[in-house]
Amino acid sequence: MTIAQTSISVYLKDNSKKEIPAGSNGLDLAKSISNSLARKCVGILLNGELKDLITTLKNEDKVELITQEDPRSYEFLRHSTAHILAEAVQNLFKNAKIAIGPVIEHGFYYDFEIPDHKLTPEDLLKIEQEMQRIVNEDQKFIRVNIEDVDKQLKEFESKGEKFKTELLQEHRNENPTLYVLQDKSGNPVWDDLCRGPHVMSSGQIKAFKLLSISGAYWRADEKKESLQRIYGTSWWSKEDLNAYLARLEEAEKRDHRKLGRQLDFFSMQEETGPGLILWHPRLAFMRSQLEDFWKNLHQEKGYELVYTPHIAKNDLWNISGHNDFYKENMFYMTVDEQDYVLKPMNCPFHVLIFKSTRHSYRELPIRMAELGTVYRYERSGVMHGLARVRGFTQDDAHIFCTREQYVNEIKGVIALVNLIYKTFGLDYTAELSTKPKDAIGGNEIWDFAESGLAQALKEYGLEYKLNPGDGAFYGPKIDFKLKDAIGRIWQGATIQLDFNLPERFGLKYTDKDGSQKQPVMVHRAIYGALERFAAILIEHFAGAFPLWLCYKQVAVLPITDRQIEYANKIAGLLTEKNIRVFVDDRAESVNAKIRDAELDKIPYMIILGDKEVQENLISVRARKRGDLGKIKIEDFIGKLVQEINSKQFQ
RNA sequence: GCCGAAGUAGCUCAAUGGUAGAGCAACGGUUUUGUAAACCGUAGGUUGUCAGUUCAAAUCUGAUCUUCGGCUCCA
Repeated sequence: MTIAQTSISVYLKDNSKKEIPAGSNGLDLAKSISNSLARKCVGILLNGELKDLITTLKNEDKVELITQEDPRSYEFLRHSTAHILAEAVQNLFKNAKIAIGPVIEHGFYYDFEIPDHKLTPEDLLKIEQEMQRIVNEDQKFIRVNIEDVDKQLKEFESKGEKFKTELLQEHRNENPTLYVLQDKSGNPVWDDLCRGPHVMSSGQIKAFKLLSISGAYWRADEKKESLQRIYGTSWWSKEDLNAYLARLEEAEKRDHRKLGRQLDFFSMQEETGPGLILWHPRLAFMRSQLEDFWKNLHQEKGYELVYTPHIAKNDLWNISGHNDFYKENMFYMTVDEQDYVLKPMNCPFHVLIFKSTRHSYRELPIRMAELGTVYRYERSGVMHGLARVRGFTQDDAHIFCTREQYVNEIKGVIALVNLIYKTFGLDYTAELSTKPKDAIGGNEIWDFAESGLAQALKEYGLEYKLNPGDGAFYGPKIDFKLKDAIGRIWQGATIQLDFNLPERFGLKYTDKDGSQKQPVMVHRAIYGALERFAAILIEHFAGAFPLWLCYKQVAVLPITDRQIEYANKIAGLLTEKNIRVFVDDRAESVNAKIRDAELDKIPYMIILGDKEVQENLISVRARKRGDLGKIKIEDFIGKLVQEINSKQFQ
């Protein structure tokens, strides 16, 4: 084409066509629609890729304008804030070398090598100030194509930027770009090898905060350089930032380790060793409720409960293959010159139970369930309260079934997962992980297994995310992610197919035609681990459990000593109905008793003064909700029993 | 395991080389109280552990254990 086009047309989000002058960029496009839109725009999605707002558009491009309301806009903001952080650090620490600075959920980080300085929290304040100075200077982000890679490599090398050198070397054939920050007079003040995208200038960064410092490795490889990482967060407004910081604070208040101490739920002590939990009575009671609920449900759903030992001879783990692929996670011991292993999983035992008799197709499916306590060696830095430990109890079950039964069994498990999570008011999402590179088993069996899982999800009507290549080497899986009351995501249930153990143990059943066939084996856990599930529930409910899980359900608070006798009588009536009640007959004011009961997260208080004794009534106060007025004890018991039986939660 | 920080009474925290303190909790007493903290008193510590430097160590050094923030991994 010899005649220059004077206008081009692009397709907008709704697929409508928009004509704009040739040479226009995203910002021009936004302005052509409305000025207020242009002000809110931070970038564009150009043919499916996030790009700078000032990227020049071409004829027939598909363009979606990204405004500050769009969650994808944070990509621009946070990535740009990370650059400002890196510039600030290099301004303050001349020997600092920059590594990478990606966007993460709710924020960003940047890794540095600073040979002559260890960053402290005080440094963060100084760095924030320097960042603010850069923001106030309103430096421009300029995208520059690296035309001469070798020249740029020399440039990085001369500055000692070895990480950037390595990265550029690696991406030299991918049209690498540099982002240069310019001051008001157009002088370059800082640059970083970066694919973008970025906001137009540092002045757009309105609200940020540096949160923490930690260690990291270059390329997450502990053999490589160890780096200092700075985490931060960044938002479009101070209000958003403050709301986020408030959420962090709320999460901190709910931290199960903190509540665990405050409410006397559990402890870990130096004498027991790391990652080993002592369950104190209050949490132990809650656990026993979870266990009873679980056992009853499973028996109802056709599972059979089994018990298996905590240790087994090495031979078992040779057959199962754990000694090959799980060795570094197992605890070993020698007894009578025999090697024993503390079990890291329950499955080999369940397989042995299956194998102990011959099975006909008529007996299948066999669903074997156990609250099995297992021990896994975790590296010393990874333990975290109840959520990551070395000894834990899985709500484990294994289903042995035929290929024909398989989809239906998976559906049954999904339904059970749903039922259990809904009982606690937990939302969840599902993810399907498929065949990894180092998988065992042929394509035929993987296809069968994967399509079966997908079919079960579909037939059950559950949306799921696909994680290609993320399955275990022995089979595909469905993972459930839990979302708690303040929106945090936890690893929840898992359903895994296993082609490995049936093969290794030579599992068989006799089919209709008399032939020997290998059963399909499914592993599944719904709570996951009781320890971690307890942690989730503590944080989900902020320590204030639903009534059926409460060790202390009711506190009876006589106002003076005159009501103690009546209080004991009332408590007796509750105890008769298996309600867990405690009389607070201390010589304290009723206000103090109420305060203590509230802090103790006891759901109901019964307050008894002379009036109640006279009228033969009780005054009820609910945790958080306050005074509920006077009622008859029988009526109150009825309400409690109903609330307990329905497993009601607020 | 690695990088970094921390460990003082049951809990939350103070004490920067010179006799280890407070609040809450506990215990004793007084008070008999109406919907989130009555008052007085008593007791509680080999400062995680072990070694070292020093006339003297909670404080400085080293080792070790544990915890916390990350890396990595997973239930």
